[in-house]
Amino acid sequence: MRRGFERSKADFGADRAATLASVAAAAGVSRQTVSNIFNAPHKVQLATRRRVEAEIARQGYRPNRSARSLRIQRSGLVGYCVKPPSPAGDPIMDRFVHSLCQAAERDAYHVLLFAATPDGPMAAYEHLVAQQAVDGFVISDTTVDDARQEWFQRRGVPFAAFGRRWSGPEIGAWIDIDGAAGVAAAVHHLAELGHRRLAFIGWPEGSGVGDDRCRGFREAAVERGLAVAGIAHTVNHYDDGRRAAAELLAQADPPTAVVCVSDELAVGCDTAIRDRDLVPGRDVAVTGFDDTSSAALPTVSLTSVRQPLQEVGDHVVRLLVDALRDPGADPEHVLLVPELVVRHSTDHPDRTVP
Amino acid sequence: MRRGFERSKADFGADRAATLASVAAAAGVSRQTVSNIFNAPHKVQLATRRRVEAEIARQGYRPNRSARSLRIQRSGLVGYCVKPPSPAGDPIMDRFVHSLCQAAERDAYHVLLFAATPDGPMAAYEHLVAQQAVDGFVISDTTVDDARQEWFQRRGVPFAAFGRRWSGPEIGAWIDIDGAAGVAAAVHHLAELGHRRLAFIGWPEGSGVGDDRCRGFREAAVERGLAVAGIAHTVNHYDDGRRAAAELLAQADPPTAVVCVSDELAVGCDTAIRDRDLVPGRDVAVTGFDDTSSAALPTVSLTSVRQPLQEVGDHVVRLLVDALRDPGADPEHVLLVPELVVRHSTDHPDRTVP
DNA sequence: GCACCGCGTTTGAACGTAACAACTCCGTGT
DNA sequence: ACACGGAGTTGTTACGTTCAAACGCGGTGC
Repeated sequence: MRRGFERSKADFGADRAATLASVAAAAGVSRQTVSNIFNAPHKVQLATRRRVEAEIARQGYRPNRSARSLRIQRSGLVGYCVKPPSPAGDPIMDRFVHSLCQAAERDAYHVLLFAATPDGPMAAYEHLVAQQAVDGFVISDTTVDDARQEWFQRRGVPFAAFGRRWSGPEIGAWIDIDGAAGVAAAVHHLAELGHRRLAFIGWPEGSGVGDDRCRGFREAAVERGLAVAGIAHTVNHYDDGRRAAAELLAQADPPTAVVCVSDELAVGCDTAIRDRDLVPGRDVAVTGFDDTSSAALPTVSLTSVRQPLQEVGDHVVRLLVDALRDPGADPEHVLLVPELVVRHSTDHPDRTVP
Repeated sequence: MRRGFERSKADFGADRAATLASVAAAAGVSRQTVSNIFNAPHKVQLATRRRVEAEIARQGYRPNRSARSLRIQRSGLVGYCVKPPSPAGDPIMDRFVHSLCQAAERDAYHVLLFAATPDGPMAAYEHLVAQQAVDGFVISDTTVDDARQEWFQRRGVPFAAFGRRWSGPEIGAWIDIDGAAGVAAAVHHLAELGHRRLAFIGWPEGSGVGDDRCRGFREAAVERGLAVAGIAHTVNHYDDGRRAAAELLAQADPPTAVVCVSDELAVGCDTAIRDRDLVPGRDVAVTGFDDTSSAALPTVSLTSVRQPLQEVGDHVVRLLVDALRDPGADPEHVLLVPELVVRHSTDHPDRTVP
């Protein structure tokens, strides 16, 4: 049966999409040869290859993804769960997601995005695993006592995390930003400007990321021999940052610089400084974390720690691809040092700091 | 590591995942019966169903997604292209993406996320279409002379847009925010506060969204019989907003309120007002658009127009699903009126506005 | 008694791809 | 002349699902 002839000229584009068979028939070769063009080009003679490639181009053929996935038992998809948006918005989500997509595509993967469902935090993951819809997951925002890694391990599901494991034994590969180092960079910067008395505004204790950044502050202060004028812990709202800073600045011996665990709190601190008719950067320095758009506003002009999210995306995909290739290999852990973006909130103080 | 043992009994496949066949064999029925449990439960007798369902639960079986897709010729995936992050960050991306995922999942779809590739804006779309990796696309940020809709139509690719069609004939369904109405709401609000002389700071002409919002300003001003003290067009940067506002305020007969096309520009305008030792909200009112985190900062406290992104996600998915169900149907167009979030930047002025 | 019906179920055949083994062809060495 | 090997091709099977058709079966009408 000369299927090839029926197609070749007119019909294949009419409604049905090109397939391995339609290309093979039109090029006068077998399906396997066309398949080899994609999966083992070296097995095909150059002349044949040219001919088939021309036909592939003519029909605009690409291997059907479902069929291929079914055959090779891999979907080529990486799952990533988006967290519900907070009222304040997420300053790093868009950058991370974009870099994740880009990196994934470099390894011929795509990102399957999903949201958490009402019925339990793992339900959506479970669903996708059972359906074999994804080859693995990327997770972010790991928390203390995060249950996900253990769950993945128990099920034998490959994954890679943006965010280290804050408690329990190490499970799986992760990449993280060295928040402590980022905050320490801010402290060193302040020390070099001559500041000798610092305070820190952090998140409530127990948050992994927050505690890490706080530790970075303490250690750097000790290393530099700086006095600590107070460490506050508060939820991540502007108002709370303002309140906490007001208290710190009202002390008998107030700090000349305040290091904050986030831009949100730092902007609150900035306001508290102005509330006392002081000038942020000149009278009291402030630093934040994440280099959000608010920090970049010239009226705020906040020195902040910027996470290299492009690289995070590259790494997290690499870690996942490694795990997919060799499930038995030792999981790698990567810690990236973020960059301090210096702005006016840490100008060189006019007056001499004691 | 004896993975098999972790599963319930040990038999149905120490390693392999559950399949239709494995469930059927264990339950003593044919594959089709198991299939019917999922796709046509009414065709299965209650007793049989109970038995099969028990076995499904025991094995944790879910239909394999690739196999199902291959058979029914639908992937159950919706493609969405993430745009590269701008330095200022995207204020609405995280909210939109999350609502997109949630809405898609309600219709048993998932979102396949991808980034634009270096080789042309349509290359990534083309790739996914040829692979039959997605059933359709959601696009956003439609522009004047957007080539995507026409391309989709030519290829017969279902899609739905967040963002109307700004030029050429209508193609496909869209949902959009009525930017003109949003800006008009700001104008009406200002008029009610007693303002009689307004200015507008917009984007460079030709941008669709920007022109629409500008039109909303003009028309509302006419409707209210308000004087227009100037209309500026500038790129979306804080500094440019500040500069444009400075010029407007330096006029002989300056506006008492400035409506801005974005929060970014509005914050710049806010600064320009303070530069003249005036108080935003009391002396000169300002409004923005998008209700970004910067706008919500109490030091800025910007009245702004908030887009109902949750609803946008719901609608755009509905439109796409409609297009998938009935490709011939008339595409629907939805225009949502956004909500004005009133803050201190439009406080009631102390002095009487002439 | 037999054709017919509807219901619940089973059977065989796709969907489009890739792995595998078997085969053809051609040049080479003895 | 003929076995040999390697490059390249072909037929067959399987991946897991759904669709269409067919089946068995008890009940109904004539």
